Amino acid sequence: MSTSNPTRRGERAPIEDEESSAWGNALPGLRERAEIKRNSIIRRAAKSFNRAGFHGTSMDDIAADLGVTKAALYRYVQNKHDILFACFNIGLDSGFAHLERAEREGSNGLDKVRIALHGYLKDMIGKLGHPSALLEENALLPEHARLIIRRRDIAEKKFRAMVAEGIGDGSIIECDPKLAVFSLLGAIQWVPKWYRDGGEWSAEQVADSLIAMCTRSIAAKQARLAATVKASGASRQAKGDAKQARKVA
Amino acid sequence: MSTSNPTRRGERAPIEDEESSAWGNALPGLRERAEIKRNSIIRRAAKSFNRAGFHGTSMDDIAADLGVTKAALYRYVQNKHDILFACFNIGLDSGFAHLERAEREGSNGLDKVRIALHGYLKDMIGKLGHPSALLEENALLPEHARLIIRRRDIAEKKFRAMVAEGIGDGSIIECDPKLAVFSLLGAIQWVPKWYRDGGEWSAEQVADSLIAMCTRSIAAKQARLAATVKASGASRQAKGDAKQARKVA
DNA sequence: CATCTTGGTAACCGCTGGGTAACTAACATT
DNA sequence: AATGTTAGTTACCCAGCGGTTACCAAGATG
Repeated sequence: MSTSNPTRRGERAPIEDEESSAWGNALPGLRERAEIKRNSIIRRAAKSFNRAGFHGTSMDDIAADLGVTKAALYRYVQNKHDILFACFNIGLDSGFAHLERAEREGSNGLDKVRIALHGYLKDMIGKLGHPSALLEENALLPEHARLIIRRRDIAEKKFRAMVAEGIGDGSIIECDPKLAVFSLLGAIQWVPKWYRDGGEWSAEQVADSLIAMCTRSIAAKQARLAATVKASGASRQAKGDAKQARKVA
Repeated sequence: MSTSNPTRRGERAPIEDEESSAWGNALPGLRERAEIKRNSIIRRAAKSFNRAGFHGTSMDDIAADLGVTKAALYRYVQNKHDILFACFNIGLDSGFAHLERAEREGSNGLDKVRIALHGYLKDMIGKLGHPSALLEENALLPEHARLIIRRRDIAEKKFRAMVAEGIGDGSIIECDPKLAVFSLLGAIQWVPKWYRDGGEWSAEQVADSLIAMCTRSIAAKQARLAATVKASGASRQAKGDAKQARKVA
């Protein structure tokens, strides 16, 4: 597929990571090279999972996507469920990282929520190439599911605590934190369904605008939306607080 | 499954619709009885599709769910894709119905958006038993996909027009309608993932609270949220407009 | 050059799942 | 009672998929 000539028996077609296509240059160590390939498998698989679903994506599909045969994948992943498990963990890792950063950097409840959401979303559609697929938890093996669900519950609880904190400090409106978190995460998790890589908006733009809109749904004091995307009417002066404007791309 | 004794050859185990379990009473006509069974198949299938995904749900699963064998299903549906196609169309029908109602009844852009979203969501988690599954459009047959995508695009366009109208009449904040619609629909489509039928909240409560929160993300003038769900702190008097309070369960 | 390791390929296996064909019990009609 | 229709069942076919095994080419190493 990736090479033009037809594949003769035994001919090698190395797994290429499109982003680090020149993986031969740096010549990293043995262990690391394997890790890179494993990651590129997972990332590609995640993309397919998001489109066609876990069960709708075959190992052959993933392999063909990488210009390689199915059997080659099994040098880097144990099995199909291993891939899915990894997807979930990557997503959760990102989530936790940004939750903790938000905890440190946020000035109040709302600000923390905003930071966490923004960081997570940017990871998903940006550098990680939306490997979220935090949908389809039912496809997980029971043993994996237990671990994932536990981590996810912890994350959601932290998230809810931030909302509660915001309600306490007056930055977030009176509401049910649980429902609020569901609502916010819904808008986020939906993004991979409509976001296209080379499309109309950059990852940064989408993250900024969407998060602004989302947080607005629970903010106590309302700012006008920063005009990051298609600033049509543009520019009556904002009379709300100016905090929103900090991260315009 | 549904009957206690083991199935002997030829023994009949009629497809029972749990809601209209006494379908034998009313004795509707031939055509209608078949239609009822077809619908109950589709609704059950939709539930499974939402949990396990289209490819993760087998015809055997659906049949077993109804206490019947796989082959029996094929009297009422052409094939598996027929079921999925029906799911999408039911969801879209609901969407269009509420969009049109909103167009008639809404007093301004924001109000129309609110009415449409609320009606749609209530259908999804209420009487229709979330047959949405408007995720997984990739599982559709190409021929079906064309039709569905076209309808969905029309619906989205109508929706966007409402948002634009709201921006024009001052009820909705300056924003990109396309992005706004994506954000709103995300929160809605996500609901089947966490909503449980016998759970903490009623369908009505969820619909009310969630829609209130969602519309708040784009509303120009902010109301406090009506205290439909877990009104913890409850009741400082609302100083915003009171329109929000009309539909408290 | 002989050999080991690495990273692939082709071919195959067993099972699952969509869909069909042959058959049969219950009911309706005459 | 004889017959046709309806609504199921059992048994089967076959393609596709997850996963494995035997094999092979290229580079590193001695």
